[in-house]
Amino acid sequence: MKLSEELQWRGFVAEHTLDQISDLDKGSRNFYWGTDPSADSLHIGHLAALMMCACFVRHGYTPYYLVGGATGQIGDPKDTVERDLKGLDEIAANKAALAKQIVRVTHSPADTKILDNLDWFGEVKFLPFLREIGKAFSMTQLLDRQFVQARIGEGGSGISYAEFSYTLIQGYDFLHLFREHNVDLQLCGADQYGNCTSGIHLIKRLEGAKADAYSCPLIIDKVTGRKFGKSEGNAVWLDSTKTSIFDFYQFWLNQADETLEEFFKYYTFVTPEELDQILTKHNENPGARYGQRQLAAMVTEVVHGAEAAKSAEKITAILFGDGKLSDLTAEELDLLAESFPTANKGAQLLDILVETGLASSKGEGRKLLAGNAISINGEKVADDQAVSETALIKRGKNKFALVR
RNA sequence: GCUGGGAUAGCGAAGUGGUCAAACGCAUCAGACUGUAAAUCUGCCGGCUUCGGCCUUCGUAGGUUCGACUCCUACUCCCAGCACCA
Repeated sequence: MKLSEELQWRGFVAEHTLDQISDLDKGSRNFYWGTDPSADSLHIGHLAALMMCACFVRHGYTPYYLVGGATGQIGDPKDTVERDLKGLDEIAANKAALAKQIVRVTHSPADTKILDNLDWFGEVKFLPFLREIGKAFSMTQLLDRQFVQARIGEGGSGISYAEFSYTLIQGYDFLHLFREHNVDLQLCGADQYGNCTSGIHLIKRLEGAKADAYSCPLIIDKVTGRKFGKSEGNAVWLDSTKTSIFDFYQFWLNQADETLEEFFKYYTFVTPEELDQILTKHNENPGARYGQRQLAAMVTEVVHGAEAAKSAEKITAILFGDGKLSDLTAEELDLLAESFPTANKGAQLLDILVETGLASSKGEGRKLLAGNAISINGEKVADDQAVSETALIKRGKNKFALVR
């Protein structure tokens, strides 16, 4: 498949500035994709964009990944409210964490360029910036942008000059990368497309050259209608200390049938033929959740590696299979202990729930007990009690802790 | 700058001196049912708790009052209209 064909097949097409998508097949280019260090981990919203980047890389494009140490100090305006400024220390820590994840998830060679716009923006002086960059933008254009309208319109929450100016900084990044690294294509999620066009505008205005932007759609959960992203409060993180590998695997395993095809295309490297086979097999008996199992295994492998994916699979088999905890080998117990918080036996159940994070307080633990949500080794329990045996504590459907 | 309206829990939105940790809807969480799905129904839904209570919240800071989400003052921010600018 050509790049343009693959992008269309996978659904990585939203808006772009190309005359036609097939222009992408003409030859390799240098592109960049950037994100701000507004959290200490990427989430699966970013992952889709990175999978799109990987697509370009497979077809010979050269990636430049940018973690925005400068843009992160301002914050990309949301269409609802002004962001709180992050501390500089926090930004620096987040930056380091994200850079590592990008290299790992995209399976990039060690020499892949991870750039930080603070490296060039830190030196930029205000007046020269206004004279060169500020002059290139018309106020009408800036005010026309959708989120600006949302923020300053009726019912809006207002917007500060700092956030309002964000797009100029990001536009400057593109210009800088164009000048220094011959980058003439920016990839982004659909929500960033407006910021990309600022860069294109600058490059045209100041360099007289044509650069392009290419965006992929925001990933929407078809069933709930909500987007995958940390702002939505339903983030699935790529950092295993924030979303454990088991939880990550479970997230994909729990997907609805209707979303399978879409997620295979976005989040795995399957070919059309392979996907066809998987879906055929899945549809023979949807209840067996074959498709979900494949999806979970593949995506977990992309993000956390083959070994981690195998462990998650194995744990799932243990927990949701017929096996009893008493039948588990020492080795399997060790595997569980690696994946779940553990507590020492002999303690009271309520304390264990709090210690392992299954409940945030004893009060919540009591409510869960009263609500029939807690089980020990598969037996529902309604009262606090001492747990003296090796046991698997379960809260709800798939939150676990081990007592040993 | 002037005048008027507004700011309530994750979101939306009631509440105009005590019965307010705050109606209702959505979301989250949990239960039943299921395919670890969806839909539906049910419960919970500020924090902690030895379940007796305790603590913190209705933009921010003060004040009046036995008592304030409710009244007063100042401030911050938002919206609308007018004025200014053009």
